[in-house]
Amino acid sequence: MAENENNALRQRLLDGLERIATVLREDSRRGAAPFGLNVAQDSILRLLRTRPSGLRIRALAGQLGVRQPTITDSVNALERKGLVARHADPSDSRATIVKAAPHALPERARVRSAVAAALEDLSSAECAGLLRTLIKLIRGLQLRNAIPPQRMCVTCKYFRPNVYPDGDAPHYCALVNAPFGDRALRLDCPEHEEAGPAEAAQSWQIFQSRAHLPEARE
Amino acid sequence: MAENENNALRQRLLDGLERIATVLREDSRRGAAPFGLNVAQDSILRLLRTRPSGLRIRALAGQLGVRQPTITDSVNALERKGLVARHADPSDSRATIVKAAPHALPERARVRSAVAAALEDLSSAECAGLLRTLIKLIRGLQLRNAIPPQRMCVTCKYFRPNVYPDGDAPHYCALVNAPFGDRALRLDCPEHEEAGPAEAAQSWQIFQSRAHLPEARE
DNA sequence: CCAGAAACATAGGAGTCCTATTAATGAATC
DNA sequence: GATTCATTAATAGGACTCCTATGTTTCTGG
Repeated sequence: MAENENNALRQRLLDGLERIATVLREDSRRGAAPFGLNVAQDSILRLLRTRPSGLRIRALAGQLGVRQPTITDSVNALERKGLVARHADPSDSRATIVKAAPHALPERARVRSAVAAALEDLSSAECAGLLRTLIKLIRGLQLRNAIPPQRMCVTCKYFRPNVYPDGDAPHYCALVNAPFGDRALRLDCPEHEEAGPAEAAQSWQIFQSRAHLPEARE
Repeated sequence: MAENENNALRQRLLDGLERIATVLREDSRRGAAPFGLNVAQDSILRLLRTRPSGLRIRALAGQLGVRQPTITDSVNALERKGLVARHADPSDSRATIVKAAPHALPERARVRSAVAAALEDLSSAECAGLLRTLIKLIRGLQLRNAIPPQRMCVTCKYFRPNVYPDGDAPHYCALVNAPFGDRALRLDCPEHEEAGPAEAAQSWQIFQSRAHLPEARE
């Protein structure tokens, strides 16, 4: 009974997420079309923008959840358009490293996603709650090996959760030596270094010890 | 400054949602492949399952965020496989109504989505909060005409929010004459009837009057 | 009745995405 | 060092997605 109700609730959440996903995809299509790109190519390019050192074909496939030959196809298309280049990997001559071409890098004026617009309706507290929930979900996916490691604060060796439990900036980054709050938790930090098991267990506390209320001010 | 920080936060939310979307898509691929379907065909079929009276080509395109000829393509593919049938629309002989074939209807044992598994990590309160936030986002998308009308409680003429503000079942459905709580808010109710402006304004109160804390028990 | 709008289908083209396979290299073992 | 096994990517071939542009039919409002 309660079991059924819970399943129904989770099904609803899944449906809701899927509906948002549909819109994101549509927006991506609309945003990429003016540049002669499609959704897959745009995803690759956006991913490469945050990875100046490039990514292997295989890594791209893992990040985007498709098979390797699919990435080969799309990289070929992008290469033809001069938007990416293949480089040899010095450490492994079987591998290919794909980098965005310099002129593909600048952040283009993107068509505003409808989802971005809808996010404006959310209060500061709702945003922070949503971010926490998304991070928890993504971390759950990572733990289940459904996605490759993400470069999030909560899986980073430099992350110290809830060091100052009572302020607005309860967490601490040991790399940059600075406190910060939930709202600043990152999903794709360039300086990320994967935490070991002990640190990971500690980081997990961010989701357990505190109330569900994030800092909400401004 | 605070403006920048807000944009950064919303960008993170967008990134997080997109990451979930990628996984949903991958799961959909995995789940549909054993049946010889791809993502697009699976989406159409899943949509038709909740619409026994069928949908027009155009409506399918709107729901799935693609152009009409794309749907024609996919419906052709599904028709070849005998999973959907085209019917004439009695009220408009230009239109085609697509219905799922009877044997396509039974809920097939679906490959469990990795996102569904990750959702299990969420507490009851987090689930309820996420559902509320998703509903708010989807409603925002609908108001901005980014998506066609959805059949959610919060846009239904029979919905009465916060009638019993202090119990676990604060809302009321005037169609089935029953109270219910946030956790039972629907995204795709078969009995949905779009509310008029006055009722819509009232429904919106669900997002304003109460604290962010949903009922969390069990 | 007629012009314009609307609903689909068709055509043609680029590209996604898959499985299966091949080629080349790396790593481990004898 | 040679052999074997695993890994990386490219290729081939096929079904299909997704688009724009266009044509056909039907509906709707003067």
